[in-house]
Amino acid sequence: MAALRSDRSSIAKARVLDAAMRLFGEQGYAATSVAQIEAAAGLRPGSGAMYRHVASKRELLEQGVRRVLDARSSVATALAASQPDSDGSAVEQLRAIAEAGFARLDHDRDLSRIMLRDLRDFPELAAEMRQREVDEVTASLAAWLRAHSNVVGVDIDATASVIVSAVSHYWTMADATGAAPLEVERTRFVDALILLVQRTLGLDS
Amino acid sequence: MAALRSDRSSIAKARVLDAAMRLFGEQGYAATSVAQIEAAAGLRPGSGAMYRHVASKRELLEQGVRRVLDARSSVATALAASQPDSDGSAVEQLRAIAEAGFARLDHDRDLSRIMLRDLRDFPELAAEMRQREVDEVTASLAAWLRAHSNVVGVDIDATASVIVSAVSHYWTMADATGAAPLEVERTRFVDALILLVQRTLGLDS
DNA sequence: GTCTATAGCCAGATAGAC
DNA sequence: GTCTATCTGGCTATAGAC
Repeated sequence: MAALRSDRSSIAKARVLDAAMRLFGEQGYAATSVAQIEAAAGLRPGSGAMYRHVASKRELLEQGVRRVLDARSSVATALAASQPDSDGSAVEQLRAIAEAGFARLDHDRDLSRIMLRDLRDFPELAAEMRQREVDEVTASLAAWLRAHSNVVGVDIDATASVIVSAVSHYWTMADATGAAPLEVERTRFVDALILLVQRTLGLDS
Repeated sequence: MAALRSDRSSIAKARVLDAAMRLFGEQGYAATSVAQIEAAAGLRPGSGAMYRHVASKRELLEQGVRRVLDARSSVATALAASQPDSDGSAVEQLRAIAEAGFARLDHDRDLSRIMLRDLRDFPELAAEMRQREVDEVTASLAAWLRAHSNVVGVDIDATASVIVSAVSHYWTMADATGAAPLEVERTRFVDALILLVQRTLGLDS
């Protein structure tokens, strides 16, 4: 019985967190009202029913972000374990990695936006997200580069950070302004990025 | 007389726009109240004195952004005209260009933040800013790369876009979370970026 | 666990005196 | 050009019935 009640409760809470993260991503934290969140979660707007699940609007953002981070890391570890180091040339793999980066940003669009837009007011959360998200992605890219590089004397961690930064910002600009800088299409952008890496690290082509 | 009155008026208006842009940059558009802006502009908070200068809070953001863009472009064209194509090796010049990019982002910190955080609700303004700011910077970097490259078959515009993206995102992450990804320092990041460009475009070292 | 109802406050914006 | 004063409405959050 306790388990049943707890299940229903957590389902309702999940609906609230889902609605909140979506609205925070679309409109921003400050521009989103509790009443809007309640309406989107199937509760009566303005009723305060949300406060049965979280203590405040701030806590809603904190728990919502942490929940997505938790879900992401389990997906990421499952993927990393199941991947047989893949096929195709190194260049093709690198292209797939870049596209996976874009897909990840798209898939958790709301989280990506919240991080860049609203997390300045939540410093601990921002630091946690940088560590659990950005650093992890950058480190695994660095590991891949190290395994496929033929040269020495290149700062692989810094190079991985450059790649992640470039992809992230391209996505951000396209998301924020609806178009890419200089009308450079995504494939052109990725091609240029790959060429830089290939000629510097000497990947097998 | 009309000129005098207009001068005083525009000085007061400039104070309001300055205060608004600073607060929008620090707190975000939605989280900033008109009363806060009035207080920061030396007016009585809550008096509505701001509405003598702009019709609404939205207009405040639009005019504030356009004013900074106008001021920037006159600085940029003045700089471009006065610069005797500079000294030092190509690699040293490229490092100076990257540092100038960081300095530009820092100098107009509020505008940079507003663009990434608040301009999704102002689509026309976002497009205008991308054209007048990002595209212009990317195009002039591309011109420099073209003049200093020894190789053919490289998509210079796309490469310039990669460089601008990498620098922009590094700045954004440091600004938003207070630290760099993987604890890669700025000089390491720039070194890695320069090495990528040097080995791909064959700059004179 | 959701509702009604509301407290208490602050938001953006306007009218009119000086 | 700035003030006082105020309208109207939305905001976060709480109390208590069911």
